[in-house]
Amino acid sequence: MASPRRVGAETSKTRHVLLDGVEQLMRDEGYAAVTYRAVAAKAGVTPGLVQYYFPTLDDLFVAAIRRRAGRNLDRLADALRTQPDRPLRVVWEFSRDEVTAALMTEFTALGNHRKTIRSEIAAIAKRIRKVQLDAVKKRWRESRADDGDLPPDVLLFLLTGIPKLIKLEEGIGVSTAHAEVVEAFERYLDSAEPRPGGRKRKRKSLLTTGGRRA
Amino acid sequence: MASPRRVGAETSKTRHVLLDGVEQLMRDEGYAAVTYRAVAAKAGVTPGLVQYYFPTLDDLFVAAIRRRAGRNLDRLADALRTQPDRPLRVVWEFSRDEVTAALMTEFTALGNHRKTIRSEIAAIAKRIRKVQLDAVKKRWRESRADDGDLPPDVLLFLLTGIPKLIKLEEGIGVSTAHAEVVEAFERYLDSAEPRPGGRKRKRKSLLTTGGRRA
DNA sequence: GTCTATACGGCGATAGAC
DNA sequence: GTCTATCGCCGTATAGAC
Repeated sequence: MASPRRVGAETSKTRHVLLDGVEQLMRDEGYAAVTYRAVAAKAGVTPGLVQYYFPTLDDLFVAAIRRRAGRNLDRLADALRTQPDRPLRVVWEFSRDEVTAALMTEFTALGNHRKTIRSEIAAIAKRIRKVQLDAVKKRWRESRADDGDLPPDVLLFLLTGIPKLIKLEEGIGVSTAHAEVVEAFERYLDSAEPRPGGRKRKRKSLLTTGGRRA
Repeated sequence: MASPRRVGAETSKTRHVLLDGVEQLMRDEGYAAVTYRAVAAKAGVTPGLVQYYFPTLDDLFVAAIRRRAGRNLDRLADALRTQPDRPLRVVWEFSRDEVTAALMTEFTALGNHRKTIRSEIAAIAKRIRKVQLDAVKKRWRESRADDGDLPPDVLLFLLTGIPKLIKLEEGIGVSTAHAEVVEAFERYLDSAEPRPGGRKRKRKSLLTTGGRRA
């Protein structure tokens, strides 16, 4: 894992305050803004104290990832448990959540370049994916699809990936077609998992060829 | 734009050699590995000389982005021109190209955190998107789709976005369902744009609800 | 267990010498 | 055009105070 040096206890209140500052810095200015000095300034402590709790920056990032991932898994499991009849919507909304998506995007970008963090992100991603896939598979088994339907893992890929893509493009100031993409996907979700108050919708396909081929 | 200082000529051979090194560094170790010292060492010159051509690191990145984007646009336009009957495939394969995708992913991540680079990336993205959208729209007009079909801009979003997502996940060591996603999408492409030698395929839908709703 | 002070080398950036 | 000197910020390591 990370550094084998003596560090502050996991239960320390200061530790949590520092991690709060890390998340805020990452959301506001990106991971590059996370420096010992910046985190310390935000919490009103000395840089050395931050380093006492997190001997290297990777330790700091890994701790932030784990705390956030734990909270996300709890939130996801709660939502799937309290809304067992609409797993697709739950996964979709979970992936679209503002704070979570922004942070996980940042962590992913970070993992792309930091070896020690890559495995941490990958482990988290796989755990979340397993919970989501089980839910989507359950729905698939219960309302058997026709031959043209996507297999659960492909559907899940789109369900979680499309919001990520949108976030990614928004990050560089491009937002073309985003509204249309969301609308198209939600139309599909509405037909797959009708809203309680909504009127019934006819079976809907999201992506078909136009026929009329030579 | 960037810095208004005196810099080396655009036609300089040294300049191109330096940009080659930048691309290589970005692909091999990520944008964080691009430092004056690293670029200089790779080209066998002094760091000061690199800084002479590119006064700030942002200047260096912007120059690399522009050179690469110009080449990509040429390549895309060529492919669309020489294969006018399969724009979807051309866009799909273009987005899946190894070197291009890796570099543009890296540039996008960079743009997420550097103000001056963000607008550069956005401008490039919009230019490429326009060329691609025109091609997809043309195909849409020619083989009129049925009501269930996706509008061109949504289709284009998936066409270019899915390879990006796959690259992103590969970057952190996750590759679950990627093969299935590619297969599902290519099955759709095969039916929309039959391969020359391939047998005819029946109309195929990529994403439908399973019917059987309450 | 918590926290501070200090030191080191690498970095981007600037000014200016040849 | 080419290169050096210098500045301030960074991560990191360590020694030690409470």
